[in-house]
Amino acid sequence: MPQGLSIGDLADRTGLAVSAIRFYETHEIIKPVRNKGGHRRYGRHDIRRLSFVMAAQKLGFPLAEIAGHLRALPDHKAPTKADWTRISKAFRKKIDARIAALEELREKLDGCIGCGCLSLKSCALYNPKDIKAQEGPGPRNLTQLSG
Amino acid sequence: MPQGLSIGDLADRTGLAVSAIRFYETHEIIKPVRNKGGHRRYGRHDIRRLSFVMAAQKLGFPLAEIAGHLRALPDHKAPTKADWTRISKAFRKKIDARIAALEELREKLDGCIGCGCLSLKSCALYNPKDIKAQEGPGPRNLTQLSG
DNA sequence: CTAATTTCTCAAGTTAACTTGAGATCAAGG
DNA sequence: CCTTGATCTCAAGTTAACTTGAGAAATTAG
Repeated sequence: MPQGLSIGDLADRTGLAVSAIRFYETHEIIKPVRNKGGHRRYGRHDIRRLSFVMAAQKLGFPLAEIAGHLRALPDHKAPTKADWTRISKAFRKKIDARIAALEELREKLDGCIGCGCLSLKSCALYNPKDIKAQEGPGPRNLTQLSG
Repeated sequence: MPQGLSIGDLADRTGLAVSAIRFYETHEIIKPVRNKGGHRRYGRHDIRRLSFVMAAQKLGFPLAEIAGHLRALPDHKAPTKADWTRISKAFRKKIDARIAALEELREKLDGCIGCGCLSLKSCALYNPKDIKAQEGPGPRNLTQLSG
């Protein structure tokens, strides 16, 4: 039995594509070691690392931000309980903020259901000033909320 | 004074870039009429149409889906109160679903804070099977939740 | 040991949501 | 009427998050 998991093993365990795992490496999200032949070898803790990444992505967080969180964990050793607790708490705050933003928008929309959006002046949706356009090209999905 | 708003006027009113408004047109999100010179002319109701688009985008909904909602509104006439009420209600349901998904993930994460994510078997985050990978390339942000 | 897998690297393609630029035409003020 | 600014079209660039493909080397199964 070889030392550690191969990239294919990790792909099977996480459900990710092999190409995705390699891609994450270029973004400093996982840092495997290499065997004599140059093949990547992963530890069991890397499964959870990737699970965290997948969960965070499901919430719409950009990879760059996720990578930032993970930078708080050790590279090749298994993280301690304190490590994961700290990162989980920081992440929870982001989720709370996102839920709050959604609830606020839901309230505005409720007002719109009542008013039928017929009055431009009183409609909460018609509120151009507080929605600032992001600068530069590229995808926009939720990036506004993740700062 | 010319009939309707120019694309520049609309850009000023909504905060969007002129190029973005033209882009939305190729995606059937706004359908302006043209004057003799071939320039686009918009109605006042198009301001609210774009406001709706911006709000929906802020929530992470993809343009294609937003375009689908807007297809229920008349092209060149101002929508009626019933039109907007219907679309707002459908939209509200999506928001409710998204909030519910976030709250579920928050609960899982709370469990993780307690356990320190040290047990692979009991950790809610480590749950590869229920997170299916999207097929094909392209951006991933929140697209999983918007079905 | 050989054949079949798997993995390696590196370059290029993909999607979404736009932007930027070029060259031409339209519109508005003086 | 003329000039300045706004618009027009169309092609190509941008970012994020990956995938696909080619050609070569390593691993594993038999």
